[in-house]
Amino acid sequence: MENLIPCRFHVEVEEVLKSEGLRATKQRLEIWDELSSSDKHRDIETILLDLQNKKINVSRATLYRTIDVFVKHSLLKKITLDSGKFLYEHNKKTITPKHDHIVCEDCGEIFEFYDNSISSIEKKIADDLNLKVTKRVHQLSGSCKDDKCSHAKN
Amino acid sequence: MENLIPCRFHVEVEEVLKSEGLRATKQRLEIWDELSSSDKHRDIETILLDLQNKKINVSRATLYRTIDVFVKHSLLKKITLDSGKFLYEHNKKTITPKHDHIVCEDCGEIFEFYDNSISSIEKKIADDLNLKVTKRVHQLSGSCKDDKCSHAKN
DNA sequence: CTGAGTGCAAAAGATTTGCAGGCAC
DNA sequence: GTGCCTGCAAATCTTTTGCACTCAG
Repeated sequence: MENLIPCRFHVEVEEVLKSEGLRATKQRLEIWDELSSSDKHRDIETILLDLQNKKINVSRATLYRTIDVFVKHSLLKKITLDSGKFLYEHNKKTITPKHDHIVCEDCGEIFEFYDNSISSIEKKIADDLNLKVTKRVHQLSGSCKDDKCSHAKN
Repeated sequence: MENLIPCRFHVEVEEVLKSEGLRATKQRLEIWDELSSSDKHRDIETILLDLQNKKINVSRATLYRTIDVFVKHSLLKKITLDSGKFLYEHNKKTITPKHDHIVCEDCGEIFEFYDNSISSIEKKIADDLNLKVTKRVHQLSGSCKDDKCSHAKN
């Protein structure tokens, strides 16, 4: 663990791990460093590759196990695609407080959006059923109105 | 096919099949009869069991293949759960034109809701990105505010 | 008739699990 | 030291595919 680059987010992760009675292992912190260092939306396979490219070896099983914990504690946001695949993004609340996603079908780009009145409407719907919203998914897909897609693919 | 109970929805299904260059086989119509006869939200496994209980034998492979076609043509609505599992419900437009879902975490009951202003907001968000909404998912989960869940589980 | 459709079983993917060895505390 | 954690490989689970036989048109 002494080789890890100090990271201001380790404190938060370590608290989450402790709260679950889990140890702050090298692998868990390395996974968090990787995930928190990018705003990309990635699937398990891509995250694993990105780790390997940095010569960080973490097994697939450990990655699955660790990501579950992070999602449970909202360190990560899990995006469920219509295909049943999952993408993950870190959830630094200070940067993008709360948002949903819209995917461009043409270029695959994922944009984030947030609208306050949608939350109000959702709350009202739940209230009418005597429910308190605990989880929400709101995802859109769209096709580009131009002949050729105008979103720059980097 | 002569043993099939006549069903007013067969016309629509046969049109969809024809439009895809597919034949109106016994299996495809039986699957549609089963799906259109209930308002339940079911996964593949449950649908298969429900068919078997009615002594209708359709292979899992055929069910998957057929459901894909129905979803593509909006005869069925596919609900993607957070776990990555899928549920299907028939899409009789004349009954519930367009709706989303909210699941009670306590009893598993799925309620439908629809709010017109959400559509408007979605449209605006897409417009701003030069996108036309082609697909949308909006699902909520909630916990019951009562001590014990007040939704009757049938 | 004849090619599209079906059932079966095998394959493919994604995720989970059991277990022996390793490491955080 | 001790028991939690990891990596590996095997097991699971869901969905897809190849192929020989069947049937709708």
